[in-house]
Amino acid sequence: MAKGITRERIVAAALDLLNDKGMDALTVRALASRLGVGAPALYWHVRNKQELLDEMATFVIRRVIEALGKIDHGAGWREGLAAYARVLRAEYLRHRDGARIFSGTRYVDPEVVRQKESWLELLTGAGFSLAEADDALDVITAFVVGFVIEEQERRRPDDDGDRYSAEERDKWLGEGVELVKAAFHLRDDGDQRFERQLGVVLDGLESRLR
Amino acid sequence: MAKGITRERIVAAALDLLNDKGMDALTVRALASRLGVGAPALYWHVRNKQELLDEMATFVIRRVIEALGKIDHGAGWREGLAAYARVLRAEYLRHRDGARIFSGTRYVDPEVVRQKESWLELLTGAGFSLAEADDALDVITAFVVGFVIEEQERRRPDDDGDRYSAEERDKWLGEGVELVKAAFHLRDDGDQRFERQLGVVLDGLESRLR
DNA sequence: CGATGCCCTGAACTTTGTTAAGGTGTCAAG
DNA sequence: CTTGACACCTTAACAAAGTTCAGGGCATCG
Repeated sequence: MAKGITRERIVAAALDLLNDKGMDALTVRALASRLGVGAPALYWHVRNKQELLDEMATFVIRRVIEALGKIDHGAGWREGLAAYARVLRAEYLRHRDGARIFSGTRYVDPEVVRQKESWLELLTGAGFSLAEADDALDVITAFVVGFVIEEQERRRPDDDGDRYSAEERDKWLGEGVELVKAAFHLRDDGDQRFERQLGVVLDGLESRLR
Repeated sequence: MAKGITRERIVAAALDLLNDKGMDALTVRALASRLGVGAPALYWHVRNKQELLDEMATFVIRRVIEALGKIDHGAGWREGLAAYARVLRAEYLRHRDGARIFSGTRYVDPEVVRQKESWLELLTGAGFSLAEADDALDVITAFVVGFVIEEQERRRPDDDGDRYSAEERDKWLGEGVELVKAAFHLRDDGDQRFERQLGVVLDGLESRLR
């Protein structure tokens, strides 16, 4: 275990540990041990655990910003917003319970907010009012956060047995909910569902242009 | 402090405590003390803390179900879905960090899922395909969850000073982000913003009817 | 060589979840 | 009326987790 702890290495190891074992297992001692060091050593680099969690959130949000910066705005507002949504989802999906843990994190970095400028430019340039453009970003963000929270919840390894087999579930549901059962059977997970529902939201925004 | 602890009283007190002091202060001892008993007393009624948290989530979701059941489906699919969204938001807002804590909670109760039947009826009756109807409920849910998470994050008492004063924030942002600043100045909070953004999503759904 | 400052260790304290063992009351059976 | 069983709570205690504190190695710099 190579020595030489640094703030960045701590954050990276913490995110690794989160993915491996989950939030409850993200303990100071476990993290320190993973870094080949005693628990109190971390307190030289970080004030307390809360600050560590903040650093993790900042790290995640910076990755989002970085990825967003690479998006080409030339393909129009709709494709731009779609790319925005995909990036946000992808970055949340990188971390276990990423959406629930890292969404809505308070901005400590001006860069996060400055990032919005180019998006507002894109949208107002496309014909949205400034208020509509601001709303548009919020709506997309809210949708992605909500979507991924649910997505990651479902993906989570089921503690108690699989209620997710088709017949099992039908029996569990009882009688008189035929539409629910039918809907469940044709339900898909993952990317297609995301793209389809994202399309709905984008259509809603598009309707504001007329 | 009246004696006679029951499962329901524990859950109610826990939700109270959550609202008063926040998630971190929701400790077994504090909760027991609020009920006028020792900490181990709670373990007679509840297996462990996780089960208590599950009970809290179940309580919240049951309230949602109950409120949803009272919605009149006669005013059309759009007004129906709007009412659905408002109920969901209102119930999340009742509890501190309600959206982050209680959203995406795994359904332990078939009644939660059976509830969907009437909504699917309403939507398919209005001309949506079954898949579209299923998506519609998901999209609305995701939007509300995302919206309220951000809303409650912003509402949270600010630990460090107010960066939310207008001039303060403008200085903090720096130069070259005029649209961001302008958007911030005309930004509103609360119900109107919710209704407006909800309208966008509903428009998106409406566009699928043609 | 000695001092200074960085980075870490070892021991210990506090809080929190949880368990063990034992009380006190109620209530029904003998 | 006694006895035992059960429900419900108490006190004492443990383990794990966050955190603090005193100090020790080890480099660098004078």
